[in-house]
Amino acid sequence: MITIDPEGLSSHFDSRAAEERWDRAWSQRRIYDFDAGSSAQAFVIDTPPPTVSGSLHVGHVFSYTQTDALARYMRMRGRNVFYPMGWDDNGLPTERRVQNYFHVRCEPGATHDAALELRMADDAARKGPPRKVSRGNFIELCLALTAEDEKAFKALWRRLGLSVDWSLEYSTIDRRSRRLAQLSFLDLLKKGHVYNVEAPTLWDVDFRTAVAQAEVEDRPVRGAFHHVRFAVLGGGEFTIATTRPELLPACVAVAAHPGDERYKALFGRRAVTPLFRVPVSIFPSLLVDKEKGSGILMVCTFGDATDVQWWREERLPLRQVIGRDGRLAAVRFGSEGFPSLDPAAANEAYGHLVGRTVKEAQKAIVELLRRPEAAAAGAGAPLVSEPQPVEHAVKFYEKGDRPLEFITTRQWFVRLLDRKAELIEAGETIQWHPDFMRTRYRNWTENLQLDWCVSRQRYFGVPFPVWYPVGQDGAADFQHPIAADEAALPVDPTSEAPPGYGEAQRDRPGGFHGEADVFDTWFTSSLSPQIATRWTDAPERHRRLFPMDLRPQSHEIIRTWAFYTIVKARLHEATIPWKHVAISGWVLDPDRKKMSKSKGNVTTPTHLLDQYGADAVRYWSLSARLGTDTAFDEKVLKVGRRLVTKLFNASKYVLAQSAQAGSVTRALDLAFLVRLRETVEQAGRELEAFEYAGALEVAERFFWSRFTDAYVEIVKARARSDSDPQGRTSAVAALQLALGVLVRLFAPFLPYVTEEIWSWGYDRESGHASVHRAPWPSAADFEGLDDADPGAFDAALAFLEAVHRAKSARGASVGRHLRLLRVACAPATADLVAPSLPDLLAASRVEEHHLERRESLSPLAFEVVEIVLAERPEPEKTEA
RNA sequence: AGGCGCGUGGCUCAGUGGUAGAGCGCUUCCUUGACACGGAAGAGGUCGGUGGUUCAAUUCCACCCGCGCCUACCA
Repeated sequence: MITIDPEGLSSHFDSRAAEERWDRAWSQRRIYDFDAGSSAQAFVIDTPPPTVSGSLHVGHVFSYTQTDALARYMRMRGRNVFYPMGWDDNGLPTERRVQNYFHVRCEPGATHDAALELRMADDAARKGPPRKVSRGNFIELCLALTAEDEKAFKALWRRLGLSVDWSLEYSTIDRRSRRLAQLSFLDLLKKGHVYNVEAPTLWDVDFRTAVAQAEVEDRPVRGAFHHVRFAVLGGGEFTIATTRPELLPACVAVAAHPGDERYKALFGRRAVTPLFRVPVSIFPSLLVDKEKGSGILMVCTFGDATDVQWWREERLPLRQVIGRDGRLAAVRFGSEGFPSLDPAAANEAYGHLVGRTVKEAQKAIVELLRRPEAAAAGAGAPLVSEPQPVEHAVKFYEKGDRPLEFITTRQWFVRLLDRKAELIEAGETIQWHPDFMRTRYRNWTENLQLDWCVSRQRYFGVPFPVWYPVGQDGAADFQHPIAADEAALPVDPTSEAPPGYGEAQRDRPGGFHGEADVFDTWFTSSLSPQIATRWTDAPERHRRLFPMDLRPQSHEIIRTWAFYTIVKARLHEATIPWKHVAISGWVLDPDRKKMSKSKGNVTTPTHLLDQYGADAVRYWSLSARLGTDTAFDEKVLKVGRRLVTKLFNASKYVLAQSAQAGSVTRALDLAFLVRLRETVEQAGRELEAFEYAGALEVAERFFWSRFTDAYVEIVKARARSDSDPQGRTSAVAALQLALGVLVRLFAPFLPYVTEEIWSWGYDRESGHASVHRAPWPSAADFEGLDDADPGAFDAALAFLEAVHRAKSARGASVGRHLRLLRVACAPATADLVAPSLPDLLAASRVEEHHLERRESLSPLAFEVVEIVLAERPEPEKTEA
């Protein structure tokens, strides 16, 4: 038996002190470490490496806590839990943050500054243009800043009590991850899954990089239809409708629906663009919508994805006028590729556009189109009416500010379109929680339009481990890349020479050209399972841990992170990366809007931790079910804190009771334990299905309404009885057994307060120094219970409730003494309640009682027939 | 426009083929020796709408309405 002296304990749990103490103790005792030598079944978690872009918000706390509860449960179930943590530090979010923080821009040609200061830019520095720094310096700044950010994340994770094995920490830019990502690329290259090609690609003009389909989002944008008159060669005219008049110089054809009577006669003839006087073909296409605009449209290189398709299928010429910087490039009409019937006029018009951004060019060209002199044969201005405002969806890079353009560049792709079926099949093999999330995966995969563009024209990322031979003509041969030597990885082709070459041969005829691009960050983070399990570095370990058990993540990155991870596992090892995916919901602000930095509605977690304690914050996180978006509600935190306090106080009370050693013998105590056992089983079932919220609810309901409000009150008198030593032993033994079970039941959810309580004696008694290494409650805890009838407990509850109701109806307090109590119930119920009667009468403060047996009453129903309140003792007047 | 999810007391959310649940909030009462961050009692809902299946529907089916998300939609 455990006996504590509650005198030294406050009435409230000091969460702050406990968090510091236990975090230190856990880390010193390494209780969350994966045991590589253990033969126990592993439970392997593919923890999401958070993007360390600087700011934390409650959304982070939310989903990571949910995973932690499952990890803790599995650990208590005896699984050898593999729970790593990574940091996703490479990529655009970091670059953008570094640019702002230090007020710099990367300029690959800039000279390297060996003594670059790592200091936040001050206001004075921000007034000037951003400082240009070399690629090497820029990467240094990225590394320095992310190191700081990672510290903040790590501190939060530890305070939250995430039971991560910190010896498994990695970052997606560290040496091992770079090596692995390059290895992944070389493997795909060897197997023919990647290719590079010069083709129109989705391009962000601000970041000046290609992006992948998965990173594209539609945004509604206000635009306008411009109705522009085109002449037909040999006579005639028609009016096209376009929202992008600035692309008129890039017009390469005109198309209409083949069944459209208005334009049928035009097919096969040639149109002449206004202003630039370029003859273009007119062709029929089923893709044209007769109802939209004027039913006839111009095809440009490139206005949208359909333009790209027409350009390919109709073998149209290429007139790329928008440059990588989003400005109209210098082109000359009348020269190669830009024919014109009137080059002088065309170049005059184009002079108004060159060097301008798309937006500026649009404004300028509208003015040009209004000029009547631009018209052919005096037919009036080409712009036949005022622009007609419309709202339409435009593709943006999800992190970008200006619409994407299709720009012809050379990029590397991973072939996906020919593997859709097997990728869909892989998704079906994985268990999704909740199950309907698999539909998101399937829909996305079915709708894939493009292979995965994996090259980015950025700096802070993992370089492609390839070079290209340079011919005697000085041109690089991109179709015969020189792969890096696997043993030499990671390599940086911009500063290292390929095998068999010397640095002097860089960019020289007969030499080599180093690939300057870096991987899409998803290319690396989609390898998180391989990084954590050490894939080729430790093949034995990888075999043991892969495929993993669980991937937790949120739903908006199903199309990226989940999808690409499945792709990699498939292409590298023809398998699935994990058996289960648990999809967390979002945290919404109280108005049900998604929390986001840009909206300024973000709640930061630190003050919540200070105010309510980590356990309470966890309680809030764990109250939300998987896949369910949850409005942030501080009330739930208060409820969590109450639960923590209650647990603390109830434990203090229970462990302060003492009795002679012995076992649970009384029917009531046994009956109560049977109900507890059922609760444990139910919570276990919930957790097996990853339903941590259901388990918490079950545990909480039992703890509050069955344990503290009922059982503890009923046996209070007996637990300190001097006249009934056996009864006292039974009560105290049951209380302590129940508390030991309840503490373990709550341990995955409230790790701090449960560990604190455990340390009051359960640690020594059980031989498990930490509750988090103690076994999840099981049959072993309830030995000797056998088929005890829980009815005795139910009857006692019903009895107490009836008395409370009667007291309350008379305005008496629960503690009010009763001179007389006459109660009726069914005979069977009377038999059930009889052994508990002394406990119940003591709890109800009854002096004289009568229990009547009445056949007409239903089971467990108690009717208070007569109740006489005792005189209230005169309160001692101690006026303040 | 298609798909998925949701719509239950004032609020946040569970749940179920057979008299509707919790917490918060509200009302009344109680400072009892673990806990007032506590305890007892109570008020409050035609479970979005309309049909259908069924002895019985909040629960199953169909349609509709509202909200959210995903996908598509740059002429």
